Amino acid sequence: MGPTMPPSKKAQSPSSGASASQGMSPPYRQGDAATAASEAEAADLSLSLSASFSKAEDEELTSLSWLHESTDLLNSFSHSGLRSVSPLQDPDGQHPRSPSSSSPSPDDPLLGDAHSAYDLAAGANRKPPYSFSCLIFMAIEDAPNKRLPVKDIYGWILEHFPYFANAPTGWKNSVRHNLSLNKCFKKVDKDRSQSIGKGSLWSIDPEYRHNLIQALKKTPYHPYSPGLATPPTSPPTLPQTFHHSPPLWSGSPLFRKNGGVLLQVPRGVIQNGARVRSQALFPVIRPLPVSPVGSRTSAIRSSLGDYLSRGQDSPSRYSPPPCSEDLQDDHTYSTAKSPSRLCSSQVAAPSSPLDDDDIIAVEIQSDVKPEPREIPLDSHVTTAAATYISQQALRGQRRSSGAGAGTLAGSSLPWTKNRARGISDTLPLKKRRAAAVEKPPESDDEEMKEAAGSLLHLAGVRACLNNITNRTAKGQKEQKDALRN
DNA sequence: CACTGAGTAAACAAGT
DNA sequence: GACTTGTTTACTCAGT
Repeated sequence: MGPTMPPSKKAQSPSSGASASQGMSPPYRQGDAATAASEAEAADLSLSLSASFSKAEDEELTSLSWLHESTDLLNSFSHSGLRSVSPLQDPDGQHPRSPSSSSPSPDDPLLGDAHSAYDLAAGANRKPPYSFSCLIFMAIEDAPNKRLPVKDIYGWILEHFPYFANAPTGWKNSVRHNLSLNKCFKKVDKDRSQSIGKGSLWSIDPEYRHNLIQALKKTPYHPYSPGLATPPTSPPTLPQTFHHSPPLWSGSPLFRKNGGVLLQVPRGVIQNGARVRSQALFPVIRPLPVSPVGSRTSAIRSSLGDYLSRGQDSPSRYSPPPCSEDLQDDHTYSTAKSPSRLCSSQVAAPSSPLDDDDIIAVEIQSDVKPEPREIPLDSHVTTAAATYISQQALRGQRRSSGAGAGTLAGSSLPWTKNRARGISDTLPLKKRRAAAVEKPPESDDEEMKEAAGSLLHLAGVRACLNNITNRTAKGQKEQKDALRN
């Protein structure tokens, strides 16, 4: 221990961390595995979803049970060529595309990009899409006693992520740096009966465990994560997704349990979803948030069941949940990086949810300026998805109106030991909210938002760039007229 | 432009 | 003395 270590380092109150956990993972992309999914399969998504949710809920995937469920989940990942788009970390350099990857098809640039990103042979050369905090967290969580010495943390990382075997040794320094810096990790008094040599055992601070779980969950890891389908010409800025879901990439146990259907999205979905995201209309295509929380899966299933029971011909009857003021309060892993967030209290859908362009209009009625948008959707789960979309837009509006910088809306890693700040510093959103309006409880709302988001993701967000841009103004006018009538 | 998160490098001290 | 562990600082970069 350094002589200059401030005594407050380990003794800092974790209060701030409980309220404003941070986004930890830079945007990452990963390879595409489900390349051959058919449209017909996508059509069955909703049905499969229902079963998936049932399974998830029945199994009550609490906490990181999904992580423990199968270590080959991580192995699959580490060998699957999932790649980072972080210019700093991606061994490919600043361009997210691997030089070894094949060029995207001219006819299908987005999918081609997705395909090329998936390099099964490059796993050991790809940095895992987890921050060191997440890696450490997973390592410790994977330990029987939930505590590990640094050496074993190294070993776990090396075991599961061969990338580090050949990586510069600095990553160990980074691990130690994270352990020391991150309040989520705390040293455990070494049991003298244990001869682990020098050093301490590291464990997860229970008070921050949730933060780490959230950070881990939000890591976009599966082939349809936002970063994946980024067209080569799109800017490198990838809005961060905040998933409250276990990894549903191809190695995910949950994925396998459901025959892989969860990730099987038609090609068009990928393409257009990315297109939408590149337009900052759909900042994210969220992985299916099969949440560890049973209530959340219930909410998802409920919303889906609602839709299924109504049929596709009446999506407009779907009653979206009341919008929330801010999603960032409850789960601090906000999607603050998402450029557009919406909160809708009403979703107006066309009589036919699947018109030629699969476009629906979303109208936002909230305390913020309505911003009707035409949301291209791929499938019939349009209303729930539209709800999510609108919520995203509202978020964006709120964010733009308040606390500046993006990730986590200015909250600054409250779990970071020597960066802990006061509440006023870590919760700018709360401050804004307090200054704005009192808001209703949003726990249930959160569930529904995530449900909507997952439905959106699973349905596959199909966006037509031109349609969006060209129809926005028109849609606004039409919706205003409709309201008047 | 300022701020933040994350990664990295480096220095240093202490323990083994 | 070499190595490991732990802490801290400083810096860069991406994103907003």
